Amino acid sequence: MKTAKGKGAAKASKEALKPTDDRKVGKRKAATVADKSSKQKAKKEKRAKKDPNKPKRPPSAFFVFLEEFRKTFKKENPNVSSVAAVGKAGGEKWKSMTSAEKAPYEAKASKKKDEYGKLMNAYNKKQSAAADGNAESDRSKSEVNDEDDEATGEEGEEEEEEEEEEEEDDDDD
DNA sequence: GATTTGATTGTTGGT
DNA sequence: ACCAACAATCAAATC
Repeated sequence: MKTAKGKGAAKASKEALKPTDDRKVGKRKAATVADKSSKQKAKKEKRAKKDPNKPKRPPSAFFVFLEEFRKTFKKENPNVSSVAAVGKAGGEKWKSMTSAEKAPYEAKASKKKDEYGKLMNAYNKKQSAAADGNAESDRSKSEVNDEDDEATGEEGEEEEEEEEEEEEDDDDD
């Protein structure tokens, strides 16, 4: 099952979403993707630069399951070390599993998502604080610290020096 | 880079 | 200006 690679055609039918009447918001196709349909979306904005402390996306339920599945698969197939093989086998089994079996994985993924939200919260604060009150270092620090509640009890002290430069790195083709 | 699926983010169009 | 919906990118593991 290829699911159309997910790149060119995404998940395909996403129907079931019924707006009020017939919103048909549109066939806006893609964001002027026409150019680099293969990679990236458009030459518009490149979503963020290199963020030093940007929290990575939490693993989805499937990934959580995969993590465990990898061990199992490798155990039964020590000869196969290809990630592709595990991916296929994992995906196949994943679909074979029922919601009940996926439940624990989803639950874990949900928790990861929760932590991710907290991390993003702190991350956003830093971004705002760094961009806004950068002039006064001590002052901005205090503000950030103040706003930083015991969300996750993070003890990481990240110093944000002046870091405001918009670099537009365009991938070379 | 190959592969898996899910999720989050980003962009755009419409109201 | 905000919401809704779609489209694309990204998350890891190993050779």
